[in-house]
Amino acid sequence: MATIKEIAKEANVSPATVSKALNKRHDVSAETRRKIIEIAESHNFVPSASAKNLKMQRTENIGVIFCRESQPLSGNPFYSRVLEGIEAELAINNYNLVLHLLPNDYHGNLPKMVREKQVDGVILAGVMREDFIGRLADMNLTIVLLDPKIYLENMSQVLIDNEHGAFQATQHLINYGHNRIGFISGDLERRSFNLRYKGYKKALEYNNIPFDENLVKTGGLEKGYEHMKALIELPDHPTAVFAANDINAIFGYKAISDSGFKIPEDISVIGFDDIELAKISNPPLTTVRVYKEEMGSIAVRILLQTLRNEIDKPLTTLVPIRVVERNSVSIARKNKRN
Amino acid sequence: MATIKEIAKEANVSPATVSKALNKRHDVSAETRRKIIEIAESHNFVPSASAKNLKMQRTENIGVIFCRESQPLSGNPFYSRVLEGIEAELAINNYNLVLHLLPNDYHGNLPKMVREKQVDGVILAGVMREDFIGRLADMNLTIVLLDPKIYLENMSQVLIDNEHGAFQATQHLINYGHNRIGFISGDLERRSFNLRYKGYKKALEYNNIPFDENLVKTGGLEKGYEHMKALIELPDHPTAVFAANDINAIFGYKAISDSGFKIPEDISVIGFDDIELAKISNPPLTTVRVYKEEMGSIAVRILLQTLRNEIDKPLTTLVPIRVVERNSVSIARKNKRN
DNA sequence: TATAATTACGAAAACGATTTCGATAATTCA
DNA sequence: TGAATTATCGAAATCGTTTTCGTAATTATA
Repeated sequence: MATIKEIAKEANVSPATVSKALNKRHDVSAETRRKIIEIAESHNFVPSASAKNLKMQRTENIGVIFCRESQPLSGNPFYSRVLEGIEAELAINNYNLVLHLLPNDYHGNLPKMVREKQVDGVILAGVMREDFIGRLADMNLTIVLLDPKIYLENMSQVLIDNEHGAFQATQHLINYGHNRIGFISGDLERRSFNLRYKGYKKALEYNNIPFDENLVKTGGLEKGYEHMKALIELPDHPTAVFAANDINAIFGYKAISDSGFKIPEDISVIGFDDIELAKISNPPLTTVRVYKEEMGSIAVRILLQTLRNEIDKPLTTLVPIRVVERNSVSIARKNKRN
Repeated sequence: MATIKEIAKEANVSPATVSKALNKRHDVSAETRRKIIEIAESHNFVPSASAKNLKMQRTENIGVIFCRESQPLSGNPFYSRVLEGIEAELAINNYNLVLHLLPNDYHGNLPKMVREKQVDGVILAGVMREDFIGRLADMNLTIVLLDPKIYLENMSQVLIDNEHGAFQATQHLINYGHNRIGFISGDLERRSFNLRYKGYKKALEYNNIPFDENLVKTGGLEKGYEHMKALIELPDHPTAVFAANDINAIFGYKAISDSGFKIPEDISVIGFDDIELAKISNPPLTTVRVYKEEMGSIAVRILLQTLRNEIDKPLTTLVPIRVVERNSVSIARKNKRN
């Protein structure tokens, strides 16, 4: 409501001095500063963001672009968590979060916020067309990629430690005595799934367990039911299954119980992601936790640091994971009999 | 990058004319307009939002403030959906979405975006302190409340038709022959739960079914397990339960199966909300669908209309619901035996 | 043909901050 | 004491638009 000019008049100084006082500049006496601050506070004065933006050529807004896949965003609880992490970190740093959601095959106009330069930088998450990212980069915006589904160099990105997570998950099953371990996942074209597949195979190799191609069923994000079914119907079916994402695991649950098997007594299951649902599924799902809020806040920190020129070249961060044990994994049958 | 001044110079006109041409004003000849537009396009010219904001005294940003409860936001899938509805509607209308998340007991500073007037209006959702809302209103911002947990007048709000939804849910169970129907829910202090409770009782009354206080267990958002357990252990336990929210229903599921009962053969369950989880729970949960995206887009439309002065006084909208049948409700036992 | 109305454009003032640079006063130094 | 330095402030330019109002040219009207 109040402007710097009015404050100035009331304090008998010039607008310039008010600006300096409020911005803690050094060339204003302690006395005048005190008076100005007092008056400003009594008027609840807050400098106009628009005016400041125009003059300073920065907005203190950070754009967040999420690409939803075929299913709506809410179908994938990963994003809500990441978003919370981003929001919290931005709020701490006194930045606004401008959110935009895109269908994944989007290739139309750039979002208003970047077209009109209303953001200083953007965080990109989800499946996104490469040319879209390219066009964003052309606007010479600072960009940070969050769990990108494709490989891109020369951009700052924060990645899940997919391979190591998958390794640990598989190792966890092996520790419980399993050696026929199934693998189900979404499409292996996707970087994250591919890396998880790789981690799975590495763990087998590390433990001298022969790799059996029949035990891997992939493709389709919600095909967990079919995949699990196929594994169960195998003559010598696996005693444990590593699902490369929790959604697949949960769908797999249904296939297992439909076949009259029990989890984990007959078949152990371990997931990946640790979505909300994992906790309250029946039985609660043992899975690989991804620190999603952490990913969000890391992305923000990298973004702000590059804006402040504290980082000059692209930075890649690997976010650690860990297995959280619940009740979907038990000791392998044959070992029980020992 | 390019400014209106440079476009003007290249077109041999004044900045004023460029502005007019680009904003489709009438006092510029067809010929000059064509030339200006051509030049502007060749430069990929987009007017600076900051400058426009400053001059126009509006930002084309809408703030969205979500109050998370004890659990993180992502624990409540309601919000993701609503957010998607809001985002989509804002994008269509060429507005930006500025998101802010708050703990529900928040009473500190106003969020930066409203403090610095970077939004033209806000949508508020979740449990929010009344004095906080008051302070927002003091900034004379346009406000729309979305599913407020407390009763407030003199503000535009979009509400779930809780009472009628609960009525329909209960009626649905009655239609399937049930007459001992349990009710479990979160705290009845909460407006929405209270209304659902009311709808439940109305349906009973409408069908001349005596109300039995022993059949209602309330309090605690995730106490579904305990509540359901208590109902089951009743000497003459209900054959059907209306859970006033899906989360409660899902937790209730576990109590039912732990007690050796089957859903829906032994006990039918109907929920409320239709969260993502309802579809993939086992069995899929029959529930009352709340059109969440719709709520979001309605909130936006009301907000924009009041900004355009097409609405002058507070408007309350009741969003319709409907029962979506899945597999958690079946015909009541005793009727089966007929 | 003279006058009135219309059309097309531009100069300049806003919008509300920040910053540079020069002026003055106060202080320090030699 | 005179000169140099420092501290404190303000005038004015600037950021990039929009809008008002005046003017000149053109067209319509009497």
